[in-house]
Amino acid sequence: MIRRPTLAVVAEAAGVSLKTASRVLNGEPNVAPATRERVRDAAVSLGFRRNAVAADLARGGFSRLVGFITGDLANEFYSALASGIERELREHGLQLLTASSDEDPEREGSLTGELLERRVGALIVTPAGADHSALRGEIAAGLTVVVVDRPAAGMDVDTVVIDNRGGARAATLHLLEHGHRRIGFVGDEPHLWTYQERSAEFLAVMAEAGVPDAGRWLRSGAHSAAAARDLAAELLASPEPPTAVLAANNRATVGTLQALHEVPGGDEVAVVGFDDFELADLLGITVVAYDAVEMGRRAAELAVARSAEPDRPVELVVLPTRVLPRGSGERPPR
Amino acid sequence: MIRRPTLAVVAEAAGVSLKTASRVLNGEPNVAPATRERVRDAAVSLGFRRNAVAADLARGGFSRLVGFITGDLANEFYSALASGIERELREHGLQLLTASSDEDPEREGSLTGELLERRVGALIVTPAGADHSALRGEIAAGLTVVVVDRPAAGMDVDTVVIDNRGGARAATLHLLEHGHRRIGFVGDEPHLWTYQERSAEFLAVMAEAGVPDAGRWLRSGAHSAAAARDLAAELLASPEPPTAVLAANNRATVGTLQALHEVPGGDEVAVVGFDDFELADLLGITVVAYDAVEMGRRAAELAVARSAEPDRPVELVVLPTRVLPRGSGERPPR
DNA sequence: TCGTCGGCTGACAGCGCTGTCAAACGCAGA
DNA sequence: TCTGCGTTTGACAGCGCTGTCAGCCGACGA
Repeated sequence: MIRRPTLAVVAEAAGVSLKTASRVLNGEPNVAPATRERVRDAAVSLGFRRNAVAADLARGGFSRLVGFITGDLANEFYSALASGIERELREHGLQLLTASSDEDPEREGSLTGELLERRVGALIVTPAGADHSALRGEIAAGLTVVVVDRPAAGMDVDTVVIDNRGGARAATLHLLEHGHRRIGFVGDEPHLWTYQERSAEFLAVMAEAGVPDAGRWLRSGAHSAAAARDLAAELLASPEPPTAVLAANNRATVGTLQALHEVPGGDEVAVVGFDDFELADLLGITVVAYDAVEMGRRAAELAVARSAEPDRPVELVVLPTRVLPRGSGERPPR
Repeated sequence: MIRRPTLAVVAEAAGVSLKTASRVLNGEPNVAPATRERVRDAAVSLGFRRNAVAADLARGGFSRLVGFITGDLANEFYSALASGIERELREHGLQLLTASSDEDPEREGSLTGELLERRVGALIVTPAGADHSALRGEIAAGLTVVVVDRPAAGMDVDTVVIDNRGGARAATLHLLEHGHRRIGFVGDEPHLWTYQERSAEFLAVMAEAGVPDAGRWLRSGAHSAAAARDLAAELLASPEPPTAVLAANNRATVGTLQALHEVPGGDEVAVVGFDDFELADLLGITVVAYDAVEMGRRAAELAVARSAEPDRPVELVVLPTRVLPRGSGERPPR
């Protein structure tokens, strides 16, 4: 284990007290320029590096760290979030401590504990489970928590989500306007809030359009591309197959495309996907897009704001979505 | 700022000394079962949470944190790395502190500084620049550093890379075997080590195959998909256009596909991409694949091993690559 | 000349925890 | 009963830093 010179060593080398050295290295005022320089020189020549751990402790035990508990870092959506968060935190001199829950509520709990032991100043979470009792206690105790992507049921915390309803409505209308009536819906796990929002709005729009039994084309469970593929295949093989599919997340879109690829005439089926992805452009896939990096940025912004002002009113940020027509969503019904 | 009960409070509530409470909460031996229970109860009922910051300081100033400095968290390759690292660290009770350098050497330097101030036990880096003088000093001082994806020039540290040469060779041979002679190469920025390795091997294999002037189809600068697209378009518009393209990274592949999409007859050009990506399957793109998550895992493993045993010999881990034929690379020359 | 004020500096007491070391205790064998 | 040993417990001194507060100095106005 590497051993570094302490402030005391620097102070002694510069011939000043510990406190004066501390002042210089923290850029505090009221130090004579000559002294300042002497301390700086000593610090540099000794290879001094301040110990942020000790500094945080002395300052009151709180670190300049913000924890981010995410579903799965390898998923492009979460990493976009992390990227936005990190960038914003940096502006405020804060650092990001990430941890993946693998969408496992139990693990989410233990990670929360670890981050709290690390005395993070705030926690940004994409809630995996429905039970946030542990978190609730912390919030009551004054911890800054921001949830992102999905609201945490029954908790009064700052939240950043996208306009799931609006996106689902726009996508459904888009397909209806292109003449489709039999529209399939391939969605995520039913317990996920985003699924519920998107599917509910889909059904509502369909009903408004005079297609009351749209529920028979509604499928859920597409948490992986493979699952989505099976669901879509089953949908297309039904007696009255849809002429269009609304895939409710990026996995679902990929799986649906795979299924369509394998079914004869599958390339005539219209597709709109929720969530943009890099190659959607190339593939000509019409999607409901939004800015995931911005989502992370806003979450971090809220975390910073609440830390500074704990009594500010709780905020709900809803980011807009928009339909990006690229061809697959504009195909007419067969 | 949330205020938590300290160990001293727990100890008092349980009627024991600070040290005994500490022993219980750290699972140390030699505490009477009854005492143990009393302390546990007190801790739970008070909502005690140990302060890892203070504990680390008391133990010698080192945190159980490992820093990871990456090019861009939003890039699917880096997030796969991060995911693998995180998983492995967790096994050892360590936490991941991530930071993005945006491939900026200067920022890499300042991030390194911040992480060191945080007293990370080890640093995992994908080196952005060529100058690692700052890092070199730290390594000399005993800091554990592992570099991943690209070696750090002139530094004797544990390294995890993939077999770039082997992958490039296999990809080039694959195209040659399918009858191509005029093979284009769309590569990343020339200063990147991965570019140099891949392009050099490409040229070597071409020369061995009796195509000595393959350099005229070699292009570099495809750091973004847009840049790659322009390069590929220019290549295809040349008087003697290639009948196949080897795209040397995932951005390059995407850009090349875009370019081919726009050129008449572009879909007859064979393509092999370096780096697998999710939709490559769906698009039928032949790629040189490898396991980025495993890469991260191995890097973390090395970091842990070296921290435990600083004098172990420096290791170079080279992960294998393999060609995944999916159609685009098997098209014959026109 | 003296008093006052602002700039500069340092002594000291923690922050919350752990390592060290010594004391206290209980129980076995002599 | 006394000695010896292992178990259990606690006092105390830090880890490296910052906040508080007091002291020192020269400059300035009266």
